[in-house]
Amino acid sequence: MIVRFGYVAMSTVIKDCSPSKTMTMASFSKLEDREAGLRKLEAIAKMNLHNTLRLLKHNAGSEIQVYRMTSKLIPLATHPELQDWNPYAALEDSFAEVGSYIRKRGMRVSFHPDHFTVLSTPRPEVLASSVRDLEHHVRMLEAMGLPRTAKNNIHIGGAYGDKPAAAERFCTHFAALPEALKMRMTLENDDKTFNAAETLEVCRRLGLPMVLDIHHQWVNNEGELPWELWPDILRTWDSPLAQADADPGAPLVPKIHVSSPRSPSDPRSHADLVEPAPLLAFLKRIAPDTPAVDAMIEAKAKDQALFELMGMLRELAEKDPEITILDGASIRIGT
DNA sequence: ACCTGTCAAGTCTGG
DNA sequence: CCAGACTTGACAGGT
Repeated sequence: MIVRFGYVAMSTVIKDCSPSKTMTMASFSKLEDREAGLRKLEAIAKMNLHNTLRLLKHNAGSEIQVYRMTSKLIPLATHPELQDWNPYAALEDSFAEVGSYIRKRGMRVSFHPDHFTVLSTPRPEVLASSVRDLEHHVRMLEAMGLPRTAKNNIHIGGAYGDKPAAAERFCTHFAALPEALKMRMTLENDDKTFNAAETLEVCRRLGLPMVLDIHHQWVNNEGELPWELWPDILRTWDSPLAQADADPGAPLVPKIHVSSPRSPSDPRSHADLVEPAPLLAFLKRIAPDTPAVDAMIEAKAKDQALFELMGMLRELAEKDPEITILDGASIRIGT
């Protein structure tokens, strides 16, 4: 089994390279000239895309093929007071440049719209802004010219005191989404509400691929071990919605999220680095039936944590014939 | 240069 | 019914 590692949003190694610079609504409102303010927002977005490209080049230099882009590329993009503003035209070239770099290198990128995107909500205004946020993310992926294998990963959302009803509402709301949004979505188990088994059930019902977060599964489960759910999770990546459009017969490589608990007293928070042992235990369990998996490192130290993990794996590989280091950011488990 | 309160957004808990 | 927690990088305004 080939395992490729990636990281999220920003680098702690490359300095002055934030892809999520922003402007608050408070300071935007203070500007006399609204049009000049909008041009300023577009300039910030251009800088964010430029820094995203710098990060991708840094990734290429370290053979990192998997990366999650920040949702904050365009500041205030979906703010209710700026709905008449269309930032995409001014950013066409910047998005195209980032997208062509990704395509040329065959990188796998994604977005993770944050927890304000809640399709399980009973409130119409929250649903409307969630759909608007998803449309914004899809529009960015399309502006980059990325195939539908570039996904938006979200959680199911709140339970509102009745989890089955909330799951039902999620499914109803999902069914009403435009096709372009449906085929760009993955669902991830969360650490408090919808656990891995419950998320899997919704994924199977809707034909959506499931991203398993093994840290969330550890702190929110029904007594199952993570690899016990894996055969069914793996199958969700065969669904028609998950297929690669370049090669419709080829299933998309499944993705997992990896992080370690900050401390025994604070088990839900993410630690700076990743403990290799629990990760390896999981990977060895799934390796016999899984040709490849992409593992997104969600540690506070970001890419630094990825580099440290590779260092630890390199040492372990010397004594463990089941581990082979393939390059700067990928390994093979088993044969 | 460094520190602290705040930020557009949702949900849950406790009072 | 409402305030605060949750969580996070970065702004904004202060020292």
